[in-house]
Amino acid sequence: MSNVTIKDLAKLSGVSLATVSRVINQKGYVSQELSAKVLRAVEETGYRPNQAARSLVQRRTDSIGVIVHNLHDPFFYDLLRGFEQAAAEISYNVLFASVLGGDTKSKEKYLQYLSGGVVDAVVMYGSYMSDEEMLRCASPSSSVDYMLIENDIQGFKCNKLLINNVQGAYSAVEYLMGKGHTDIAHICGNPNKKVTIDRLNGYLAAMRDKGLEVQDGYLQQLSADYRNGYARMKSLLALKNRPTAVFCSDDAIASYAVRAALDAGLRVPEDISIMGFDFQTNLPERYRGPDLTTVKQPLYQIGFDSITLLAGQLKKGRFDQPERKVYDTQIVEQETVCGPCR
Amino acid sequence: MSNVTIKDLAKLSGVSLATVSRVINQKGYVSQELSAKVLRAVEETGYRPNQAARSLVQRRTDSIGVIVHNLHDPFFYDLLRGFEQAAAEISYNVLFASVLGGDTKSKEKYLQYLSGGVVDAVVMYGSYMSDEEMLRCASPSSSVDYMLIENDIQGFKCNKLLINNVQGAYSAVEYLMGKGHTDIAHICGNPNKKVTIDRLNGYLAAMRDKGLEVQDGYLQQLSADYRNGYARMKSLLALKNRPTAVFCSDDAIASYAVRAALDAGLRVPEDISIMGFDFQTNLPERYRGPDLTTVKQPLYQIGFDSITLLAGQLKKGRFDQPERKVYDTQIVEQETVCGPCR
DNA sequence: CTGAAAGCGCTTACAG
DNA sequence: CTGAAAGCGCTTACAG
Repeated sequence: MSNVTIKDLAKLSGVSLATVSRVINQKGYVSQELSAKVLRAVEETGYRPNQAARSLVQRRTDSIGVIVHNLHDPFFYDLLRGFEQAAAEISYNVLFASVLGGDTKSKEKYLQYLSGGVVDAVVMYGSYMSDEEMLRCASPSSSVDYMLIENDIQGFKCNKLLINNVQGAYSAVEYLMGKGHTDIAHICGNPNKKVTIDRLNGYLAAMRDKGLEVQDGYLQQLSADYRNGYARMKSLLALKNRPTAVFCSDDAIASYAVRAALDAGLRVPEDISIMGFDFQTNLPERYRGPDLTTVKQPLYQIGFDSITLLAGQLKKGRFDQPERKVYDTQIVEQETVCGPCR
Repeated sequence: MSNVTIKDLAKLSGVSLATVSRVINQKGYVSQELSAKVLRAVEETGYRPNQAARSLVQRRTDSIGVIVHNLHDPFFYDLLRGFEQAAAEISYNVLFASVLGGDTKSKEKYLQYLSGGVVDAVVMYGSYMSDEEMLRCASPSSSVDYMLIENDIQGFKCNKLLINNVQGAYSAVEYLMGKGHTDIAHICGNPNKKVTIDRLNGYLAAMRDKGLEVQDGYLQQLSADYRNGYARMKSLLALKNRPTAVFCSDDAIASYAVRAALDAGLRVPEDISIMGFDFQTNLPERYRGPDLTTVKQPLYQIGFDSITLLAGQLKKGRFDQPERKVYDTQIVEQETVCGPCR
């Protein structure tokens, strides 16, 4: 209500604006006496500094913004834990913005808003092609430090945290082959995301390298969202040359593939093996099937590192050499893969 | 990098600062000619307005902040969907701040930061006693519009969205009685939260009204977090006068109570009935038991309404009459309750 | 140790 | 329709 300013404090305590500022920010030397007077005035008035004025002159906000799609998506569980843990360990404020459905207009709005001096650095999660233009548009005028996760925009110089998707997918298929599978299908995700392409290529490379053929109908492309994994699996099951193993582009898809197999009266993994990717802690929509054998990416670590690295750069002042880190993946053996039973 | 300002634009296009401002904000009349010049300069320089300067003079940020504990907690699934959907439908920016572990210092930091002119309104979720002092401390100096969810701080005038917890718990116990249960225990949650107290009182009132005794050991108090529901359930199962039904303070606790019962070799609900509260879509830690019979609170709606109501108030300008809404609950019959089998 | 003054980048009456 | 000027609330050299 009152909207007290340092001017009021100065008048009330009989000192200059500069002194008030010094006391409030605890920088510069102020005598005990004046300091006490100012502090009393702060107490009396309930004064709180205006952040806008402060960041306007200081050209920094001590805050970091994080932009993700669909904050509610259980996929973000581990990533969020990482962001939050890192946030708790630094003095910067961390603010999250969620772009529902990945709507481009909305994402652009948030990116430009945050880049306009609302935060000192921005983390963007996701492998979205459309981010490139957005960033080229928003970044030149701002002095914000960017951190891209899972999005290696060529020629755009900023911090990047990536995982080795091709290698991860390759190793998954190798793992299935090691169990004796040769009829291995793939349900790939949204083909407009780099991750999807990379994982698809990992699958294809492994098949090729081992001299295995990608049989008719073995490549299923998801439409809409991961729930469509159910229908894609149904299609695979209807094939004459039904695969004995299916590698899915991510765990959410895999969880729906398992549902489809179980609903079709098959046992998983005895009748059909299914692999995912991510090692996502909370699967969507109360998945109750067997725990997915999958390729783990270090989501918690990535979340944690993104914030921690940015905080370090901000503290240092100039961020001339952006970080670029590629994380390795790892097979997690759980309950949805075994050898083929035919 | 460049940090272009309207001054640069004015110089570049040969007009005044005021005109530049008018063009950029599309308010006031500007001739086609000058407008085009300015727009060209914006294009050339990649100019983006400085939000800090803008909000300093306008005394508004067109943003709403949301403070919750542990954004990663699956409990927030529906609430977040509500927040996000509402955010997508309004022009305000919605920024989320997460207080890991509910740390009071950290929460205070975010509250004061946001209240200091970073946003125009703040939503706070949770039934935390400590919020009262925090709010009394942060609010007087700011002109931020507050919205409390599940926290009816007496004498603190602001928007409030509440649910009828006493009534909800009462109806749950009544429901169990309707199924023929008389030996009904209660696992209550964190006793420092109002919700817990209310739900406990609903349980006690229903027991009293129906002339049922709360038998020895039937009141179990959770320690630490919901995972302790497992141990509390074990305690109940060890009683000579083992209850035939257990009403839990929330679904997360109930999910652990079910685990404990199943692990003890009991069938749920045939051997013991268990009820929760919330109708939480995603249960923690890959819960695979039967779907919980529970008391639904309209989490999505509450999330949606909180943002929508604030946006409406902000648009109107003055928010003199705070909203206060109490939502009703509703029994959701699922798989964890049946009649007693003894 | 303290204060007067300039300035951060923008918007907004106020004249014209 | 356009511009000069004041001012939002704060911090920061610069003198003293």
